Amino acid sequence: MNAAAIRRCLEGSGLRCTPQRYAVMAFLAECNRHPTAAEIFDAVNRMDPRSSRATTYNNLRDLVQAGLVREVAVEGRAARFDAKGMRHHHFICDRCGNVEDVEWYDVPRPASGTLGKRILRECELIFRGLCTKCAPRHAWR
Amino acid sequence: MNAAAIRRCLEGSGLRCTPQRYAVMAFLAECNRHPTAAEIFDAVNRMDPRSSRATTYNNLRDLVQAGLVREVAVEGRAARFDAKGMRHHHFICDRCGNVEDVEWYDVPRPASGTLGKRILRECELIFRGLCTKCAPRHAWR
DNA sequence: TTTCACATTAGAAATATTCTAAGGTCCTCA
DNA sequence: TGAGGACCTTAGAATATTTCTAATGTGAAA
Repeated sequence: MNAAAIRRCLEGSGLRCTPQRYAVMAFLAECNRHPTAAEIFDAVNRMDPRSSRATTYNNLRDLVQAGLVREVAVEGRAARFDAKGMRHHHFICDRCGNVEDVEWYDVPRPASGTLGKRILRECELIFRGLCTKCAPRHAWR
Repeated sequence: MNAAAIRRCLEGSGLRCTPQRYAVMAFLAECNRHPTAAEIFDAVNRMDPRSSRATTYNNLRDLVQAGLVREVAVEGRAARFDAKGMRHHHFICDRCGNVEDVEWYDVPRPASGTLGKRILRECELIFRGLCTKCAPRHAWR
């Protein structure tokens, strides 16, 4: 996602394209891990040491609300974030806790009646097991 | 899950069945919401006002590690917990954030190659949308 | 140039979770 | 029966994460 696209995203959502917001979006766009707010702040702060932790938190909240960034549903102490690029599922390692992207595929919708009167918007998969670093070699098949 | 079953679970996992652990397990077994650690502590503390917040946190961590309790993968500030009863999926409301159980059904495994060399243990679904309280009435179909 | 709405800042405050040292509990063993 | 030891709890301190607040900054529009 290049600079112009980031700007269009932000302004299309009614948010100003400030240097601080741009830095958060740019970092998330090229980060294929799922960083915590502290990691995002550290990265943004290295680029501009005057930037404030509160601004990074404020911007993350605004970007999530605007639908430009998504908070990843993982366990653990700190929230983790993901750029809203291509849709994908997640794989969470039982041992090291690492969260990895898995390419999207549509999941069959549940039988009618299962969700009752709820309105379904999205159906995300969370895979759990051992990642390639933690899986014993001989177990692969 | 009755008292004897709770005791068997705990001792089968190498953990003593202390009154504090029993209280956490009993609360989660009959709680069909997904309480935070603070909510669990409040409930346990109402039953025994001497019980300590650190004990509840310690016990939750131990119970999760022993596989008797699961931390629910949700966004937001505080961790939420679930008794490891029948397997189920979760529905998270976009508007109110409520987390509800959805009956389990097996999800088709991803195409071979999608997960590479990872070892899959479980595949959980997270549904998102509007819960029955937040969905407009006319939208139901 | 002024105004105004939105944004940032720095540090305080609140919330959530973990740490620590001391003491408690309960079972085993002599 | 009492000692010992492993595990557990406690209370408050400490740390980590997130939000709040009042003051200031920014930039586009008038």
